[in-house]
Amino acid sequence: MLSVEMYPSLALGTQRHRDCYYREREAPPHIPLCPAPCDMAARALAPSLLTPPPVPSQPINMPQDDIKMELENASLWKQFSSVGTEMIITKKGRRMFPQLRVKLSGLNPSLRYILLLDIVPLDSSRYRFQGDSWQVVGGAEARLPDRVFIHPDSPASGAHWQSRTVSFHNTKLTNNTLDTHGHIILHSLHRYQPRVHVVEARDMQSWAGGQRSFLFPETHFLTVTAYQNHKITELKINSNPFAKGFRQDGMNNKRQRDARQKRKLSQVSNMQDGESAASLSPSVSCGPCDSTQTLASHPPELQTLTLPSLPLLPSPSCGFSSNQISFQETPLPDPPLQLGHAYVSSQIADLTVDMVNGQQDATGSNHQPSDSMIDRSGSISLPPYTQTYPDTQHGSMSFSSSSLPQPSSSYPSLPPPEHSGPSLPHPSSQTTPSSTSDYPSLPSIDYPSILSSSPSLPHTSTTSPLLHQTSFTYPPLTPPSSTSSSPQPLLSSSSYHSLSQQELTQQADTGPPQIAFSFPDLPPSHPNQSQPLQMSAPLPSLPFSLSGATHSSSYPPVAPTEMGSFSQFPPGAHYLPEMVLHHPTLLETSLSSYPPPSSGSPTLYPPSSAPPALYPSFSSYPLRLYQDPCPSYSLPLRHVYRQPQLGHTHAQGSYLDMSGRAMF
DNA sequence: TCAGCTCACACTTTTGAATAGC
DNA sequence: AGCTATTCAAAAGTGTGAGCTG
Repeated sequence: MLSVEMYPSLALGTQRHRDCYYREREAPPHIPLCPAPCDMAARALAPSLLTPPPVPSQPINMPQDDIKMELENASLWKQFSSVGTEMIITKKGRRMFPQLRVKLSGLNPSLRYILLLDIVPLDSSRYRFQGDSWQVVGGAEARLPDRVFIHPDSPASGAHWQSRTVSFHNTKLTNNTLDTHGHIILHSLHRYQPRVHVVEARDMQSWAGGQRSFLFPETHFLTVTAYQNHKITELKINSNPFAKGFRQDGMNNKRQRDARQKRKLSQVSNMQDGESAASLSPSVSCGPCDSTQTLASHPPELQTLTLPSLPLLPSPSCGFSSNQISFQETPLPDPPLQLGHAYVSSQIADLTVDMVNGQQDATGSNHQPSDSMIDRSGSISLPPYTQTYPDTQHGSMSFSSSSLPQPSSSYPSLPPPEHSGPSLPHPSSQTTPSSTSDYPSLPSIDYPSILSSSPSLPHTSTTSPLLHQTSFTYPPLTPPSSTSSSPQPLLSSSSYHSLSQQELTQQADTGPPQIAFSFPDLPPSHPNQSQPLQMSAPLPSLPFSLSGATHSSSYPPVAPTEMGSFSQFPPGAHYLPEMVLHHPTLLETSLSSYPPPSSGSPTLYPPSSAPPALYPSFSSYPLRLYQDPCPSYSLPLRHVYRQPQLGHTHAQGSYLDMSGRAMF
């Protein structure tokens, strides 16, 4: 059985800049604008729990630098993004549409990788559709437990991933905080950004490879329980085959529905009048004729509403059809994959993340559950949740096309929190001014990331030349090479802007621009950055990480390392504790090897001096996933419930769920 | 009163088992 | 007997709109 330890900080979003998602090696001065939950948690923790995880003695192999990911249906996403993508979330779970389908390249065909999808908040605001635009109406609700969708093919060889389109179409979104199906839990009327993570399983014996994380700004969306923008509805109806019935020529369009309703009413009326159904007027009862009639009678302008320019949806068999040979069907030996406490069945369908009740993590930190009863089935008993997120938000910020917030010029000059509102990624506006109109309702987002100038920068976008993918590459285990010999700055929005455009210029002759951001594993600790990060840079975060197996006897022993960890939050935390990244090696690397910022550059963490922590360290739980080749190990519920400590306040407790479902 | 949510509904596609044909 | 193609029903995925809730 393979083992991979995973750092579940995939979903570090806006709040995570508030949360202390870094365990600091030191206790640098830190002046948070407001006491972060993790701050309080950290203060309440025993010092022993704050010890940074040990650095593995073995060197961490570098991931490939040339891993590229392309959003296959980028044009469709862009269409939706230009209007303001809305995703329906339901209690039972709703699929995403457009689907998140990517193509990978640059992987080592012989190595194994796992792919994960998580969805992180874009900001800490709640929205309402007023007029024709989305407006901020308050602060975000408490962060929900993060769940990560592990692609069911995982782990698969690089050749496998590259040979097909990788689709996360089976990912379901729900607003049911008690969901037991492993769907990704989101808040309604909040903005989110999906991210895809590629984790390298270097070989059968070591999972100490790196990982890359990618996000495509055009894939952000607003969660709704019912569509607010009719334009989105039209796009969905005309793009989604399942909604074909609602198209102008469909049997379920409004005209047909009205006709049916009229017939029904007529039938009821006739029945009440003692008339037989056979006496119904033919003009009322001929359904199919209505359709034909409707089509023929449609004025041209109505028929054009079907958006003929929409790209054809690829056939379901494209890349991820069930008839394709799954990686699991290949006679590859089963490497022990240990990804925290999730059980990944060999049947690719069941991933169960389990959490050992407060068991020791690799570092020996013992986290005992304090006040919850958790079993594998997901039943828990936790103290009631009380939301305490302050409604500090900006009452009427709109990111409609007419009121796009302008990106701040630099971190020091970033607006105060009340201006932190919508900050959507705006690739086109930041890369090609001519395409700005494609995102009329999307404010730009500030990526406080390091612009990677390493050779690994993605630079191709074969599917959508107008799409400027922004790839966040997390694990720069070595300092990213700088073409300008200057350190990689933590970009402010303006930096993002200018550099993007610069890259555009530089790449104008070489191909479609594609901006890659490398996420240094640096804590957002710069005091001057803390607020801007909170306000305008919600996305960057640290990915989970992997390390060598620690429990399988068939593999060389690896120094115990604390891997994934759960932050602990005190009662009243603004956000629930989430997956927190603690990758000692990356942390070490980032702290020690990252180039210092050049003067005048946007703030960057100096490498030599321990970066001032934005948040104090905090305790965490380890998370492990196990791959079990025995199908019987597959469990219907695949959750990890984080043990609440220090009186965690969520009704469910704070938990992490990582699940996988069969998609092929 | 109203915004937001839930649910039933009709329609569609997808999936898989059953059947027929070679 | 074995394989392939076709058919059919069930399951699942859609948006809609009425009704419910806080």
